[in-house]
Amino acid sequence: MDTRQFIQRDETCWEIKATGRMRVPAVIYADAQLLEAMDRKVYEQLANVATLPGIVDAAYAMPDAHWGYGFPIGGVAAFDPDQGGVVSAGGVGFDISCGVRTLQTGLTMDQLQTHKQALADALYRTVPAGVGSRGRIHLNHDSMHGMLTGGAQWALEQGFGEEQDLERIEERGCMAGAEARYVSPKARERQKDEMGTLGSGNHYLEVQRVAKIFDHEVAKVFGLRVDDVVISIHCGSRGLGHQIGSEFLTDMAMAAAKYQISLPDRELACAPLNSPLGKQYLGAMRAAINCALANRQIITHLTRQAAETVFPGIHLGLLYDVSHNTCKVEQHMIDGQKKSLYVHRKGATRAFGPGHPDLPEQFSETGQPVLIGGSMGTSSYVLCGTKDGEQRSFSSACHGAGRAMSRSQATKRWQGRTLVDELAARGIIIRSPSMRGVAEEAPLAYKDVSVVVDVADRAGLARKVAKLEPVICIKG
DNA sequence: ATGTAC
Repeated sequence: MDTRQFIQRDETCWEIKATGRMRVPAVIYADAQLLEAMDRKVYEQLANVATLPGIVDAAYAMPDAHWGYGFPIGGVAAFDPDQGGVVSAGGVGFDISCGVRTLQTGLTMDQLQTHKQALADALYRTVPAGVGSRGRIHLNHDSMHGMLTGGAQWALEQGFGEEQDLERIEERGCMAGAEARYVSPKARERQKDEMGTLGSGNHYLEVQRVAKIFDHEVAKVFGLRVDDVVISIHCGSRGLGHQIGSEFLTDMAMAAAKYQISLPDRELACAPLNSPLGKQYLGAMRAAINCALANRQIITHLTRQAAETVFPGIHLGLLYDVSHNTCKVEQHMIDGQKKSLYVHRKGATRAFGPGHPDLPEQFSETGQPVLIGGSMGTSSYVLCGTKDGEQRSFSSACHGAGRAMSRSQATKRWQGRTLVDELAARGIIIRSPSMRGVAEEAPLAYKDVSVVVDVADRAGLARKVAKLEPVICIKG
């Protein structure tokens, strides 16, 4: 898009002042090249978000932002319930609490090298992947309720994982305020056989090598060294989150008139935080967050089982687990006053800085680990939250590379089989039930994650700690 | 993202 319409605040921060119905400015974090390449829709959607009731400070876009449903993906917006603030299903996204966690294997690349194929086989056999994939766990009414209210803590009680995992998960693995009664029978039905499955699209389980360290002090606290092997899991709340998102999107669109909210775009459907519908959505959304946390916890257990068959006695410790699609109540300073705000992050990572009270003690000096998943065959990054991020983006950072091309465009340009062969030639093993899915996820269908992460670092949203390169990728 | 159209 045309960069001339923006006021450039600094090298990586671009602002459009509030005009017309906008209540706050729109701010995009990008360098000139990323901004030029960004779809004009990102700005239009951001300007629309800025018109919503009760929005505070600014509507933000992260450097990986692209066109989404209503809100841009890579969008951050915070609302004040005391000023008529709203919650929007489109502002959270369909795959509620989709996120990434990274496990440390204690292995070095030397130890993995001769077992690569065996580990790929074991992981592909053990972790169900693909559209409609089902697991071995089947939830009844009671266990469904336990999962929806207990999240990863529930999964742990069922024997999936280790007690020490919990402190490395946002909300200690259990999102408070989940209200299972607002999760419809249909959402439950879709989920009952899908626990512990990866799903499809950009979801994956990836074995990675630590390729580079940028901040040695922080990397030491995180326990990362060059040539260490880690395993990252990227997935969300599967059919349940999608069903909840769809249902509330419809309900919110129909309720807009009742709440006298005039929407510049129907896709921005929302409800006042203090309204019954707003509260029902928050309760259901938090249950979906628990579903995603439980799902990643169960997949972690399956990953540990698979690794054990290849490396007997191995221990996989959790570095951290971040969610990308959420609305959370957080304390932030607005005009010198501490306020409880409802922060929507859609395709954006929470990135609390050093000293934040919600961080476990071991990260109090480093800030929160921020896990950035790259596209298939490209790098991923570990960053850490900053103090500056609090003022810049409600302590938020980018979540990945961000698509540069649509899925259908990608399938016209690339063939899955060819991509798998090309990546194999570079020493990267891809396992997937869907070659079409692989084509849709072609590395060049995404922005360059290294550029995106550099901008996030220079903008002060989060700081680079380590670069990870793929070795094995189980693709949904 | 998604029982890839309800």
